[in-house]
Amino acid sequence: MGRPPYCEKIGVKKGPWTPEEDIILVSYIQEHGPGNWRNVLTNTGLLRCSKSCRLRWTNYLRPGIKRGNFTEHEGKMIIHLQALLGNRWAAIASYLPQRTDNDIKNYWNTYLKKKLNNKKVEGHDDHDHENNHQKGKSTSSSSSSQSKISKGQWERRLQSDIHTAKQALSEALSLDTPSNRTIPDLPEEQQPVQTSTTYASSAVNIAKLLQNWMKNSPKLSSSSSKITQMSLNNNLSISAVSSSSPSEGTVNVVTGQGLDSLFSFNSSNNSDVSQSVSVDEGGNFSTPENTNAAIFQVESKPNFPDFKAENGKFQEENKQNLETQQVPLTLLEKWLLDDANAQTQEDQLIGMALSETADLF
DNA sequence: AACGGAGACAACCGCCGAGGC
DNA sequence: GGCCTCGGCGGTTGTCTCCGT
Repeated sequence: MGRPPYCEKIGVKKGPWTPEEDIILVSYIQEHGPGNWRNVLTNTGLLRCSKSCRLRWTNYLRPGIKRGNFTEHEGKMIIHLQALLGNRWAAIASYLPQRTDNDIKNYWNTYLKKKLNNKKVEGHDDHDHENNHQKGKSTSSSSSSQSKISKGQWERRLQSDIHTAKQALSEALSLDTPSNRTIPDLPEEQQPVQTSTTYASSAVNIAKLLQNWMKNSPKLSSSSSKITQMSLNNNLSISAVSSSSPSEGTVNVVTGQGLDSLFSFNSSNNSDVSQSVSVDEGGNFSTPENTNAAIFQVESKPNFPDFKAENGKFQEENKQNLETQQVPLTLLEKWLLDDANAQTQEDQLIGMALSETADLF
């Protein structure tokens, strides 16, 4: 019997997700936790296949995700980890907890790989390191000659490779103190801004989703005034009100403690937070009050329920996310630096091309 | 202003391994 | 042990936006 098709259900929706679908999915995961993606379909009525739901969650909706604006530091880490691990994006992503494998993969394919290639053209490199990148398969520079060497040699070489990569990575890490994580080529105003923004972990982003949705919806712009409302588990209601001019307006976001806990909304204030964001025609946001041509409200009722008891799984993941945003990188850095210090003299470094990546930025 | 190319990114596809029956 | 389902992963594609001409 053949392998079942990717999405066996006829009528399964494909293409970009709408904010409404996002909210339904988030609502379901809030209630049941991630996993059991099959059940998402049956329980929510979403016309999406399970894989699509999982991907949407892991790559886009999951709390703690940082999107866009890769820093120099992250770029270096990705380059070094790619040299060390190959195209194992999930493994690489585990060292960059706020980034998804898809994001890293995209960044590599659209930016870093080209940068390396350009460097190669400029330079005079004939290492097989480049082949590794082009094939997108191999793990280290030495692996090309693996078949010719004995197992013991291979192991030693592998260890050496690993150490080399670790050293290079520690170099990158030590070079990039948090205050130093800028891209030299860019003018100051274009430097990536390190914000705490995480997509869909911020109510503003949910509002933005809604705004885009409204903007793209011809139905909403045609009528004089429409209200879209979604209720999530009786705790979070989202309403969108549009008038005849949806391309301009104000996004009002009101969150409470409950939403904070759900979406990791960053606010030092425990009381309800209200944010007003104006949207210009280009979809750009700014903060001052504006017309109310289009108003979106994301409200959470004060008494957010015992999220803990019902959603232990989800909460656990959130907790993990929060922890991993801090801990693993620190441990990694410590591990790398300790290890590098302990072994600085001992290895014969095999033709890793890592050194050439060090001056990429 | 219109057009085309490049870049960026979300999403899809197919393969694979793990685990349950 | 074989079959089946499910979830994870990496490669690839499609689409949108930006920018230069």
